[in-house]
Amino acid sequence: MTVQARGLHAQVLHRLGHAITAGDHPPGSVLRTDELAQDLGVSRSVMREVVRVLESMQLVASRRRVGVTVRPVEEWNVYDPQVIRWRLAGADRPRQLRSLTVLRSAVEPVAAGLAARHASAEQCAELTRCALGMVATSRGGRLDEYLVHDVGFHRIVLGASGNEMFARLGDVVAEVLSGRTRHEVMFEDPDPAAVTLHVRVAEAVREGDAGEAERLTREITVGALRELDVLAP
Amino acid sequence: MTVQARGLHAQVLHRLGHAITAGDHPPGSVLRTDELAQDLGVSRSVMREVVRVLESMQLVASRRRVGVTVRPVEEWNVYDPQVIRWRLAGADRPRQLRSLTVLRSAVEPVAAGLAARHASAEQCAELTRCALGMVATSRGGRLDEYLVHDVGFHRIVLGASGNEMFARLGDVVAEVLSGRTRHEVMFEDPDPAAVTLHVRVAEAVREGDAGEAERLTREITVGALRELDVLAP
DNA sequence: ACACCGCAAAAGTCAGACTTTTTATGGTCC
DNA sequence: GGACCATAAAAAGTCTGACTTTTGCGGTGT
Repeated sequence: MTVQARGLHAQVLHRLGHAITAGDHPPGSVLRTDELAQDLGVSRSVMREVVRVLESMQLVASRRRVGVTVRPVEEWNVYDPQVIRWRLAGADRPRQLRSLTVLRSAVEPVAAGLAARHASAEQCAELTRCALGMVATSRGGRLDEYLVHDVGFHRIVLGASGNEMFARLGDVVAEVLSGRTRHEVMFEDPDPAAVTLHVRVAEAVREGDAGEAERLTREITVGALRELDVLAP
Repeated sequence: MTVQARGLHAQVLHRLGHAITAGDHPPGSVLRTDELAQDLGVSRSVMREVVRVLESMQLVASRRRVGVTVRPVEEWNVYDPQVIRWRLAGADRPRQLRSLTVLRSAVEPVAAGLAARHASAEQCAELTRCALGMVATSRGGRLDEYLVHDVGFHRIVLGASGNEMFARLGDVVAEVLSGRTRHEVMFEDPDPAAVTLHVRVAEAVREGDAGEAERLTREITVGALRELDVLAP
């Protein structure tokens, strides 16, 4: 799918991280650095660096005389973008997608409210442009173009909130939205009501109406949750 | 302050990570692995592993022929617990504290609403116990004991939400709350109104009243935000 | 001004030796 | 038989030195 022609370290990290988050090596499994290095055909230096990174993601714990133990899921750094990507690409994609959507439903409305207070003129303009772009591409199966505007819209709202932690969720939201277009059932054009809501959010932010922006965004995220309930059991 | 007698790697990681998040080595600075190793008196192996971890936190980027470049703050993995701890211990503690409190104000109400739907009998009991513990220790300068119950309360709400990403914020909230007791102005006993709110949230969750649990928790977080506005400019 | 080439700097990779911690084993003594 | 201690072994941790690969930069030539 994606080109992973980067260095050895990145390749091995990706491979092991993906394997662990996918459930091979279930929690409690014990791996040995040397053995892994040999199996994957890399030097111990590389493998050690990989293990250290996985350790910082709380995916594994390394202990002397024992080895590298896979930690239980509850202890993973589930906010690490890399971990999120692995999980979205693996078996518990549905679970991860739901977690993220619930998170969105909590964060985005508040972010929109803050954006209404803090957004610069430039950000307002960009937001409106995205909303109009969504309208323009909402019919006729132009899903890819629609997605670009949709992602841009949410990214700007999160950024304009002025909260760095909200802003950093932009990538995650992008991942969720594009995932919906690519993997999930998205044959038809997007829901017209949702499109309208986006336009109205842009208006509310432009007018500095925090309450309205928050309320409308909450409607959007409720819609996203409902959509998820329809697709997943 | 804390005992950091662990391995060399952990010590060096802590030192460098702390320095970077504190603003020594401002974004754009270029470091060289070998030089760092020599300066800190460790081998290149250790330093390389440290750099790899910092790289996975998006604090730095390592490029051949250039060196290790410190990335701009907007690109850091601000959800990494380690990064959060460093920043809370450094110069932009106020900024970080505000980000986290705003995040709480978004997440906790939604989490409480979900907890009202999903909490087990056991979790309800534990929640009530914490709330009562808060009441019992809310007067007479028993701040440390109060803190334990306060942290427990919020941790349980986040955990009972059934959302793994919410649950993982338990540590962060604990950090914020205990920071408030330790560093910030907290001479007096906690606000009685806040204590009452916690008790009522526990009741709402027990009764499965999601709307009420969310509303009451929102009041709590609004209070936390207001408190922050009073203390910080 | 521009394209090309080669040098050198820095990260990346590998291999091997040695140290330290921790667990398990096994033996001794009560 | 059980508790306790010494010993050995296993695995991670650390150090060192050599080699490879990429890439920015300066120089050269047209």
